[in-house]
Amino acid sequence: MSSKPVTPDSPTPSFSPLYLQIKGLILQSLHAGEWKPGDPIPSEMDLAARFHVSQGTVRKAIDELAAENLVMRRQGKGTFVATHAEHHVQYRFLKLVPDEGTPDSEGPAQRRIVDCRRQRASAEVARALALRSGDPVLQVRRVLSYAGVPTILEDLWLPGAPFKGLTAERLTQWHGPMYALFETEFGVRMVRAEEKLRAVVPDAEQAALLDVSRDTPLLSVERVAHTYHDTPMELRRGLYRTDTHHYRNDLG
Amino acid sequence: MSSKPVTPDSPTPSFSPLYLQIKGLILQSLHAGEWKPGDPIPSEMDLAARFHVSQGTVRKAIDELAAENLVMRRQGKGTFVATHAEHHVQYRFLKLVPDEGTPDSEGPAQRRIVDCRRQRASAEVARALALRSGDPVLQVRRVLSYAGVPTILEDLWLPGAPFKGLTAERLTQWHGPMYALFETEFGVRMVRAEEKLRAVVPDAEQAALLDVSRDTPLLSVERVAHTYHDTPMELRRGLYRTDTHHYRNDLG
DNA sequence: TAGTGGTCTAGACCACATA
DNA sequence: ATGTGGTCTAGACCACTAC
Repeated sequence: MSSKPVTPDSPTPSFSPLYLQIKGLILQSLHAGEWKPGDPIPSEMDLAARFHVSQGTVRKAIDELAAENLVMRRQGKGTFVATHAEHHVQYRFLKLVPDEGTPDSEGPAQRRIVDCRRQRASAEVARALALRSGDPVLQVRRVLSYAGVPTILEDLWLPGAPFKGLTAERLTQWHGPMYALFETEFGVRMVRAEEKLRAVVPDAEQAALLDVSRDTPLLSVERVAHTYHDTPMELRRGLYRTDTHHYRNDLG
Repeated sequence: MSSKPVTPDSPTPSFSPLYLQIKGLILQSLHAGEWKPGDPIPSEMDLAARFHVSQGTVRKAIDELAAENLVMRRQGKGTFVATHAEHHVQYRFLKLVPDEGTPDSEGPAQRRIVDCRRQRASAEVARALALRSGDPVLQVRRVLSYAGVPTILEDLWLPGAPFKGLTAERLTQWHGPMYALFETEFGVRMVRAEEKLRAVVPDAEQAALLDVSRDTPLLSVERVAHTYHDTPMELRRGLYRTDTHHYRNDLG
């Protein structure tokens, strides 16, 4: 190599291996939208030349990104920006599966938008989305049904700015994972999420929407979904009926 | 290298890269108990010599084992067989955390063995544990409390043979994760588990043990834990109170 | 045929732990 | 000082895909 790698052997305050620095640079390009979801990123050789490191170092950086589901490798073809629209990984974040039969990878058979309105963030919503109280947010309520049976009631809060232009119509017309809509229409890619689960009983309105009695125990799933750099971009509260379905979790 | 690697370039029916074959061999040694939980496995150089491959190939095999939490690397010291007794990863499989305060890594403050008996496997238990109906199993029921509040009611079923000699006394006297007891006393290391979560209401006995009313919604967690080679070794049904705690899950 | 990612090797050097 | 795992490189060859 004629030129030095990204960081010369200068005394860095906090040491970071080369491949992690490369990973960070690739992450930046992903975040900046240099390559769109579904697109191929440059080949390992190209990236190696661009960053003035060896192909093996780029490989290790991409290995980690692939392990975190940020990119997807396909032998002989290239490395691609991961997307929620991929048939392979559709509904990655939905862990409710039917007790019997196939895992139902097609997703909910029927969706109904109950409500969709712009409003100001409550203190609680603001905290979850790293906004200030009163900032504009979009609230959505919808019901998902399997085989005609209402099974999931979801309330969503989205920050207003990135999702400007999202309406009930857009949501109704869209078929496929909502996170795929966010990617293609708003450039927001959800990368990671954390959920808090509780057993609860519904209030009157919730019970009516799910067609259950008020003493039916339901699974409450509160999710905060993040885009790149751990920026929270969605708060979602789900109420799941678990009489015919269950929440499946694998512990490694 | 003077001698050939594990498998010569013969036409294998199903192709498997060298490092995966090495991984399989290391797995076999782990399963056979050649190295006990907490012990160091041979160095990468030693394993490379033993299997007649390069150190880099061994490294890739160990990388995968480390990613699956089967071994743990410690720079400068060596690679160690993972264990549930490690302070660092204690209670890996327990995802119930308090709503407020620290994640409480110390585990439940108080445990009480309610019942512990040998009996014959029902059809359902037999199916989960890959036994035959009527095979001997050990059933345990216990209550875990935080700050004096009964929070978790657990029913466990264990295959009789591997756990011969396990009694209520042994369980009561043991302090620390139950899975650590299984490792040190019975040589059974739990490697992976899958859980099915539902919202339920307790029966009279369950309600009494958890000190809640019969209409309190509870989180039901049915877990099947596996040892090496995906052999199921435990069926566990937990009932979690979620008024002060919640089940935390991270989606990658 | 050419280009991609996947495997395997060999050697150098770094960071960390222990004696 | 020695041995461990961690990083980085360079080059060879294999497997898959597309043209």
